[in-house]
Amino acid sequence: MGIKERREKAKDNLRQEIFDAASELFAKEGIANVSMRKIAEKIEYSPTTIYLYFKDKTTLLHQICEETFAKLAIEVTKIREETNDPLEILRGGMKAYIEFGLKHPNHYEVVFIAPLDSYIDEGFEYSFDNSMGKIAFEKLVESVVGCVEAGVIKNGDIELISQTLWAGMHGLTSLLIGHTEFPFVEKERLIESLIKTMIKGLQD
Amino acid sequence: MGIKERREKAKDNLRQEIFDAASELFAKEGIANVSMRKIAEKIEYSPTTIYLYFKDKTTLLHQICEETFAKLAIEVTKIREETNDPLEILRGGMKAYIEFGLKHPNHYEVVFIAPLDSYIDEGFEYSFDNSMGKIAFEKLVESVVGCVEAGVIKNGDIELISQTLWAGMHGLTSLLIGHTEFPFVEKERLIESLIKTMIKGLQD
DNA sequence: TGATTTAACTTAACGGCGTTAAGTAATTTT
DNA sequence: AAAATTACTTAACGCCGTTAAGTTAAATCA
Repeated sequence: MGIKERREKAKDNLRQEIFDAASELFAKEGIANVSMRKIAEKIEYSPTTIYLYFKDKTTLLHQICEETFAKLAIEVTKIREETNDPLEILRGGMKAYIEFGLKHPNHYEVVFIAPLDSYIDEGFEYSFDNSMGKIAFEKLVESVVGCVEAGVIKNGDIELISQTLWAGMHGLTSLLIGHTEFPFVEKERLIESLIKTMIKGLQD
Repeated sequence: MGIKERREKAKDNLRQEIFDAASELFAKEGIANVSMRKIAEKIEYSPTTIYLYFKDKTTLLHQICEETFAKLAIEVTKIREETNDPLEILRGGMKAYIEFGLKHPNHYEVVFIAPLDSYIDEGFEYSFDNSMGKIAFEKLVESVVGCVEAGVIKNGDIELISQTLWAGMHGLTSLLIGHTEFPFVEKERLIESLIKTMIKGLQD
């Protein structure tokens, strides 16, 4: 069945071509400036061809983001190779999260900022379960557990603590990405300040 | 010049009619589901009439949001009437901010979540200066100053502290508004946790 | 080998959008 | 009475995501 295989590979190739073209356009121009028609033009196929490989625009964008966020999950765990200090692991993970968002603002936007109405209403079944975002969040939870077990942050509801930390990280990340009109103090100081403040707030 | 006045009043009336219709649609359906055409249909004028009273959709939406956020600035200062404890004022202001966002999710979205590309690129000159959002932020800064002067949070860069707090508040608000797919712990506990953690983190 | 099915892709179209240009009808001014 | 202004509309432009109905070439089957 060599022929069928070759066929399927060719199909995969075009799928990948679409994926890559969309990914590049998207990262470069942002969600608002990418249309199915532009993606099609870039790969020199008709717009409808895309629908043979991806259900719709939302699905395509989310798959692109999932790929990117798989890298976040990896990045966040890398810190464990550098230190065993649970507090340093937590701190490093938070920093990695924020910097990852700043490095991939358009991906961060689609997954964590945009989806107020955009995706929910029109029957798009995005489950945080099964998503790379969830895996990344679980890494955060693990870091929190590590800190609690080591006694470096005070005991309490792990979920509550993790979500509190996530809220802080997300707030800073999304503000820095989206609100260039605001006169923020130096980015690095702000990141430091948020991480430091929150972790200190969790110690006793 | 009674005639001209009457004319101008009539014009103001239609302007207000548009404003109110848009406001209601917007608060009810969210930004993604409001179009100029729908607003026009609601007031029973042609879509182009709106452009005689508002420059474009973005401007209209922002004016609606400004009106709403004027109320936030008021709400945030109300706490001062209830207590003189600077820490309570800060805490209360933070709580008011978050709850205001949850009460007006669509307005919060336009001003503080959406504008990644939406408004910046196409020559929309939104200055945070002159905005109600800025006034509300200044109230936060005042509360921080009050706490530092009373010695209840440790001395430091006021802007840095205020922006750190804002980031945390914004993060929680925007996550609670936009991410219904995530299994958050009880909302009230989460709000309490964030406020408590951040303020504790600022004390020494 | 010739007929038929299937796969891969395109053209045309639908119904939406924000916005602008040109037109109309009524009112006001001269 | 004529000219100018005001308040509005109709028609259109160029986008958008998406679907239905072809089309063409290759693969399968008789």
